[in-house]
Amino acid sequence: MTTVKEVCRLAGVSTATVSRALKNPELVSAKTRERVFKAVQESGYRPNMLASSVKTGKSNSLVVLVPNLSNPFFMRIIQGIEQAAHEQGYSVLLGDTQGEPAREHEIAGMVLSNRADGLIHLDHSFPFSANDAHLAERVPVVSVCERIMGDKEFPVIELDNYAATRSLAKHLVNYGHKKFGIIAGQRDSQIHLDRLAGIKDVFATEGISFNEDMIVGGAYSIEMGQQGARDLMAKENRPTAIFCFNDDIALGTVFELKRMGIRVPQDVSVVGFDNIKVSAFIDPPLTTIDQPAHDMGRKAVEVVLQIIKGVPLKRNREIFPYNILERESSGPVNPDF
Amino acid sequence: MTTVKEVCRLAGVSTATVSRALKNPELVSAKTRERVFKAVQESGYRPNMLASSVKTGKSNSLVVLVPNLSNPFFMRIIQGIEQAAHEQGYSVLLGDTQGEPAREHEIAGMVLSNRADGLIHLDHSFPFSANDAHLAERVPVVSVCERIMGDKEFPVIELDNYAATRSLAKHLVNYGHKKFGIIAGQRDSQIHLDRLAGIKDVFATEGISFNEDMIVGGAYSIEMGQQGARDLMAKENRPTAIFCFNDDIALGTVFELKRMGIRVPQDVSVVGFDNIKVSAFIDPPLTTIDQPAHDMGRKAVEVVLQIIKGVPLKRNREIFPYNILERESSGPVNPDF
DNA sequence: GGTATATTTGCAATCGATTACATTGATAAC
DNA sequence: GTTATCAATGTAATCGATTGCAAATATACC
Repeated sequence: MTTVKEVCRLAGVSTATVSRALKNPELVSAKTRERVFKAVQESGYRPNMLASSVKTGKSNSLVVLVPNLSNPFFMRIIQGIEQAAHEQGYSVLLGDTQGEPAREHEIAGMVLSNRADGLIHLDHSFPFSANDAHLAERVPVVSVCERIMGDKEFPVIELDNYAATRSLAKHLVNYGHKKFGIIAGQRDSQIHLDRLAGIKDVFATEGISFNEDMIVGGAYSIEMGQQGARDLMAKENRPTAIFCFNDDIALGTVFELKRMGIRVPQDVSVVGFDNIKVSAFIDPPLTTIDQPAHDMGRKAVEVVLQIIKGVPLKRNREIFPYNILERESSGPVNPDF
Repeated sequence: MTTVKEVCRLAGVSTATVSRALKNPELVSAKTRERVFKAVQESGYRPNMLASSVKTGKSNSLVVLVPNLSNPFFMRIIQGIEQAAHEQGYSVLLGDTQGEPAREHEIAGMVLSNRADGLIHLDHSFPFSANDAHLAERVPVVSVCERIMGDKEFPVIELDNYAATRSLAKHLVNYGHKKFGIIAGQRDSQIHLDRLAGIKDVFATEGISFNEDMIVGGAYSIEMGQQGARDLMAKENRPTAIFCFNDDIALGTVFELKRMGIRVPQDVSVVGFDNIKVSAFIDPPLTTIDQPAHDMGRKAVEVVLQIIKGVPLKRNREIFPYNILERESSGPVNPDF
């Protein structure tokens, strides 16, 4: 491995000059600068990032905690994160937590051991172990699309979930639906509550009665959608419209309903949330809420870098606008169903 | 930031002892070991990974180069990579190259600047810039699902693409199909050639004539599938069966065919490749080749760590078995179409 | 030409760990 | 009691950079 010494030898200058020529070229005369560059070329020198990080105390990496890498929605966020991070000279360390707290703590620990300068969390759990809780005080953390639970209020990049489900609910109510089912994802998260609140709010103003037992599910997966569809259709007062709390669930729901011989949307309307890529290409294309995932990922980087650099945040919550996509999985209520 | 010194102070020992107590506990007496552990607890000490990396010359990270993060198939591979890496105490640096060589070089450069110990490549391009080509000689690199082009033969983890498309082709031929179309992904890669060869091989033995102009496409995307479907159906000798070189393409193809009023599989059979999650939940569920993506990702880590540790590889190519999933998007030829 | 000032450069300390080597103290062997 | 052996610990060098400070050189001004 060629080090700075080799470059020194070739260029006939000191380590200080080489370092300066590369990091603060304006501090070095044009002539020596050229000599150094040439020596770098010749020797194929690459500065050891780690060594420089030790001295500067900055690793120039960010950790991203993902509950589940196979969720395509997260990938869109991560893509945004990766892009923005890269533009700022940061690299992205990936941590798939699988929802296991132990893994989460371990990965979050990377920030505590200087491996990363900040943490972007795509889940709602408090990512540090009890042991590290007090250490975590000063760690730059931001959460995207979920709100981290705990005493401390972490900055958050989120969608206006409440308003989004309100507009979905209105959309369905306008189609004449009165009997609803909900297939939820993780039920203990803030976004679950927000989305639920949005729906219930519309029900309240529209005078629609809704019973809690029409809420089924508990995970953001296609299989949960299938299960949920079966559960809801087995109820004695089966719904004519189903809110799925993400598109994966909706995919499973649509698939299962069709398999049961129930037509979407002629018999039952289904709406999703997130707008993952395939949602537009299934049969029928899914009515859903488009989250600007990519931009939210970018914003997360912007915010966490601000914290890292000590720039005061203008606000602790960045709320992104949603966009309701009325596609073909939702339609007028079928009174005969 | 608490450093080793603080622990020394609390435990009343030298830095050497602290370091040993943590990394080689057997070198330290039980009594002092306990004292050190207690001091670590009290101070909340976390060893600075970077500092230790400088000294040991090992960063304990791997870089993964992905051509496109939004392809769900890659995510399955990455999930396997992340898991296996984590088990081995390695972390994963993510690099979304967007197919741009410049980004690729930049990200691959991480290994050259000691930020990572090895590189896992999910694409077929030579990841280093011309400048770095000679430096890259000694960099541990392995490619997954693609074969890296270039003089040097890098180890590769791949599927038996040739055999896989052979079995798909036989499957369709058995259904009586004689007129085929192909919607390809990137055409300049080795897997493209392998897959094509498998198909043509069956055509040859079965005496099926096939014209190169029935190959369309050029990117692994849903949109390419739509475009390809339109292109193929516009041909004067339109096919009754379509090979799509990945499932995303197949999704787009099925969607577009249905939109054109062509029934799948009654009029046209469609087969995919990869077996991404949603393929089983679209209408009709997709006949495709299941790649053990997760295991391939795990294997990639195993191999790259072997290279890093200097363990000689048993073989340079690890070929994984495929599994043909005959679902409902393929069926008997329709003579009236 | 001489002094003040600005620009370049080098020396050596430093970041926070790891580790070769030296030292200390205890135990065993004779 | 003396010496050899081994375990436990400490001292200090080291990894490969960065950077404060000082020295050397160049430039400006009178």
